[in-house]
Amino acid sequence: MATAASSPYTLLSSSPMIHPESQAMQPASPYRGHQKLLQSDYLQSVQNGHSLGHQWASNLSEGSPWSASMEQQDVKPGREDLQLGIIHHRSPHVAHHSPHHNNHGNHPGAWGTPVSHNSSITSGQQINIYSQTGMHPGLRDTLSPEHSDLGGHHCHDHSDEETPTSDELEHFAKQFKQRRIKLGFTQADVGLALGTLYGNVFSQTTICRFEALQLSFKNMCKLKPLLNKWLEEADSSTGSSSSIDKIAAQGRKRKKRTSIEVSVKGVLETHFLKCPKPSAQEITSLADSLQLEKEVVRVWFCNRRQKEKRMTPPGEHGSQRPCTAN
DNA sequence: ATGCATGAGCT
DNA sequence: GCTCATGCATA
Repeated sequence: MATAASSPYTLLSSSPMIHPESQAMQPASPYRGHQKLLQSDYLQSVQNGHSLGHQWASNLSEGSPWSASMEQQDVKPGREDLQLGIIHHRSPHVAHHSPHHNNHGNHPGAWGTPVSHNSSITSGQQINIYSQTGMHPGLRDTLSPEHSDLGGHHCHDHSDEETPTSDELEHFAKQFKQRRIKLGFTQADVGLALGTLYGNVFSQTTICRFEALQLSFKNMCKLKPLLNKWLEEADSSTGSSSSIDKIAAQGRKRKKRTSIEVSVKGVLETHFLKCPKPSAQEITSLADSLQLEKEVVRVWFCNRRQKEKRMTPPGEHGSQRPCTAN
């Protein structure tokens, strides 16, 4: 009866001044040579005093995306009444692009890493699949997606079905974005269209990240067919009006975005480089030192790890350097 | 375009 | 509590 829950997050005005996060714009093509980025990142980690086991290898905590199906992903039904006026007719011509997909040479991609290792990582220990023998993530592996066939009936290379390569995903994402813009659709439109067409609604954020290849490999693979279908539809119905049927946002008491000061971020980053996975005790101490909620710090580390797992660093152009000179 | 946040599922 | 997928809110 008593409205006790006014706002559990009303007191998080820890920030004396609303500080905008310093974010940098990134080029449209973040994939122009990942290896450089990877190396940069790697070097960053190393020059900190220790080589931390890297991210591109640790994304197999639950199995390689190549062999494992995305069954862990749940499709949330609940809304299927939104059938827009777009007619879905299968185009006789499939998107048979891939002008050249000879990437099986030395194109590691960020996610395509069927490295099979036992993830017996315990708290405090970092996995180092690189064996620190001098090989960097750039040419760490060149395995092909098909490693465990169910009987030897796998086809050759075709960018239409099955698990696409990171190269194919990259090209698709690029083409998708171009077509999307050409057709006059926004990322939000696409997200809604996916929902109305196939029942899976996505936000602008997700579409954006897909185009920017900032999702995990598995995630990209899951979204690709959907976006591909939408592309076909939209491409076929050029000129058709898009039914902007938006579902009302749920009234969730989402906590307001906490703005962390740059200085505090610096501290967090330093700690992250030293220990990407601090214990609860560590987090508590850190939070206390930084005068932040423990949850905020914990989430920050979680997000940081995720960020590192993806590639395409937000502002790592390879030319920018936080040097204190001048 | 991205930072912080939520929640499901797994450990 | 972590990972992972995803998104609201915001720069």
